[in-house]
Amino acid sequence: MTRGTGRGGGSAAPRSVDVARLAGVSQKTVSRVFNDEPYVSADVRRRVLEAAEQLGYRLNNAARALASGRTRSIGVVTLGTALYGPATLLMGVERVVRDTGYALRVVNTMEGDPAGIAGAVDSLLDQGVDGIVISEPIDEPIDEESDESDGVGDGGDVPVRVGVPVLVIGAPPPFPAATVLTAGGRADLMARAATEHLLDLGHVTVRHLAGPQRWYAARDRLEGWRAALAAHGRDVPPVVEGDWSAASGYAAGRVLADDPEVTAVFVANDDMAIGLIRALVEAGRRVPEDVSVVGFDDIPVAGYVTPPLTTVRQPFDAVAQEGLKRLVHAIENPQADPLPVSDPPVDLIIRSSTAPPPSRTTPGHGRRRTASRSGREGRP
Amino acid sequence: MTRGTGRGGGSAAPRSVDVARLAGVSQKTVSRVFNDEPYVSADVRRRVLEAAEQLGYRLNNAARALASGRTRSIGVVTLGTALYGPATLLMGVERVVRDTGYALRVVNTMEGDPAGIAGAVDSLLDQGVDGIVISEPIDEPIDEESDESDGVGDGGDVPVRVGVPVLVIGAPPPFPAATVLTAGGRADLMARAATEHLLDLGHVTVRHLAGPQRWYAARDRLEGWRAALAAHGRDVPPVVEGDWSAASGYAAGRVLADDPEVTAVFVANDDMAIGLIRALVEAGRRVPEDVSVVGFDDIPVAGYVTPPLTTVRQPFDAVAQEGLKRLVHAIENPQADPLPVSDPPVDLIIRSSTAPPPSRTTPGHGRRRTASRSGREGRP
DNA sequence: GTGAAAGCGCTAACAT
DNA sequence: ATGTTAGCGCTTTCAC
Repeated sequence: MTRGTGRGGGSAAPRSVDVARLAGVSQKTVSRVFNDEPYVSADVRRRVLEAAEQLGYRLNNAARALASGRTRSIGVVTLGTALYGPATLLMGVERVVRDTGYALRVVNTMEGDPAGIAGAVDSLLDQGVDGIVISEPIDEPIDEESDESDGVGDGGDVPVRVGVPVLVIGAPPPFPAATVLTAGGRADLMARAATEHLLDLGHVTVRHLAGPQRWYAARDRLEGWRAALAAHGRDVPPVVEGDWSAASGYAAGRVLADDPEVTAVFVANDDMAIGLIRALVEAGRRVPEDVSVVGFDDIPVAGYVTPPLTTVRQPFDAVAQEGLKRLVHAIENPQADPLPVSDPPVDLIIRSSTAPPPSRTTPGHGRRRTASRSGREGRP
Repeated sequence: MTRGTGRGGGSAAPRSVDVARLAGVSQKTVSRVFNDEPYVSADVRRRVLEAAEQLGYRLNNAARALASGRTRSIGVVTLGTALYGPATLLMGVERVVRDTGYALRVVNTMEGDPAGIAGAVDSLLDQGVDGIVISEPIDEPIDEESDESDGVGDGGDVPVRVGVPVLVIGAPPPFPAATVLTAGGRADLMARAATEHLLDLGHVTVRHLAGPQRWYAARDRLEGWRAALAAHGRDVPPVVEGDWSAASGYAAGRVLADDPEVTAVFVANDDMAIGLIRALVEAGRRVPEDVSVVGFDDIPVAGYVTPPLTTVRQPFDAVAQEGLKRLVHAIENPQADPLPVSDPPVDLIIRSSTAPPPSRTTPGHGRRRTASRSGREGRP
């Protein structure tokens, strides 16, 4: 075969020389037009565009990447099959990336994946990307040597030399690469607000159903919960850990239901919160009359389960947007200082799964002030 | 700059000649090794691999694509922000694509996107992909001319000439391109099974809360529902249409709750089903005692809402796997016949949101046989 | 089994 | 404002 296999149809795909010939200009001028470079007269530009249209010309990205050394694409490493957070974040990233003119390459890594995040990053580097986004990483340090010297990699098990800027969403920066940026919704602040909401309602303490602690996201939320408790001078009760699934929330709920002291639980995500509530209700503990529950994420059905869930909404879009703006900046201005970070707002959505604790005198029958909460409160 | 911008670190990235030199072979031999071509002695292969490792060599994909005319990447057009179906499908596709040795490029298109699917396909073609997957498309015919002749595109508004194989998941084939394949979970069969489950329970008829009819997926489910009704000689009652969201399910539920004739509803997805149930319960109609509800998707929380939702699980992974196997086959064997299709199994998950209809004599108080359904039935 | 030569279609640097 | 000349780092074709 000669060229353009895959371009199908029989006749080969037109190249920029073909367009140049038809437009009566040099090949370089065609290149100029397609790169929006200055110094092309309006007339020439129009002629080139017309010729291109007529031929069905499409810039060959492989050639462009080869010649320029830039692929104009950004890779994303995403974790967790279809968990609401990662999935939503991915969509947000996709939207923003498209606006920046970059293409998106996606690699999904599940927990327990042998190659893990390092493998995903490696495969992205193989594909050739100008920058990498790691979305909601888990604890799994990547062995790297990205030293400026001519050092030959022979350190860890999966040595990866990352020469492109990396944006880590929802985790602290401990990632050795040329440039590392972080972005995040300040989940700790949100967790803190959620916990404080419960404390303000009058609960003596608040239990926490955490996410898997390998996830930074889970640790962040736990930290916020702990901070809220500490700030109010409360003891920090033991943590129960789930795996983000409703099933694990259900299991945790069966345990917590047996403890009459439990009147409020802050759960690290909505799925677990729903499982937890189910277990509580099955055990005869009413929500929110006996036990208040706050979730995290504001998944689409959160406002419609029974009872409608009080939860925290993460600003995924804002995080993706800001993070990518900074990543693209780092890609295009290798030497410049990274752009400043700004904290997103905390968005606590109060629905009907939270209420004051039952009155201590008549355990299990407290019902103060719940009448004011209609079932539809706080729906989107 | 000379070469390897973006490869960072100071020293340029090693090329295959460098590896060749170090290994004492020709550059072509290095190429052979990295392409798993035959006719390389085990000894040479080892030496090359060692040299490559030592240098931290990475095959340059842009150069490879330019020289070979193949990008070894597949593009995915996905719809619907973070809807469970499309999101899950995307993850499935990603997993499978990685196994096939192709890279994945993703473009997200939301409903109402000006450029729409055609624009997404176009941008994928711009990026250069060997094949395209369109996941759960909506009704928005793409103007194309992919004729074998030298035809110049001047037909529709967004003329796109698609020269690579296209796989359409969850929709009929009406898509003019070089090669078009379809794959799908036979949602119609599943919808039919769901409806029949309700009919078998003794319901006189079954109402349907449909998804937006621009989506093939929504029409498919509606069709299955209609077919089940017809097969049982029942009249087809009017359809209520939602937009997949729990909020729209809630709105529909408020309407249906007022109609005492309604004893069973088949809902096109779980989110809407949850919204619907909420509205029903708020209106004083018990589920499943007064009204039975079947959802669609089996979202992670489906087994833990109140009542646990009877629903249908789509075989996303199987669909992605089979579809991609066929797409890759079409990419690599342009002339060969497409691989045969096989129907995935129907997976109806019966939990507690369905029961026999209330006895007609004491409207609103029927409770036959519901005691046997524990709250935890059918959980994963 | 291995190598040499010739592009792939573009962008970069330097003309003009 | 536009054209010329070199590559970018591979795969291909053909020779050995």
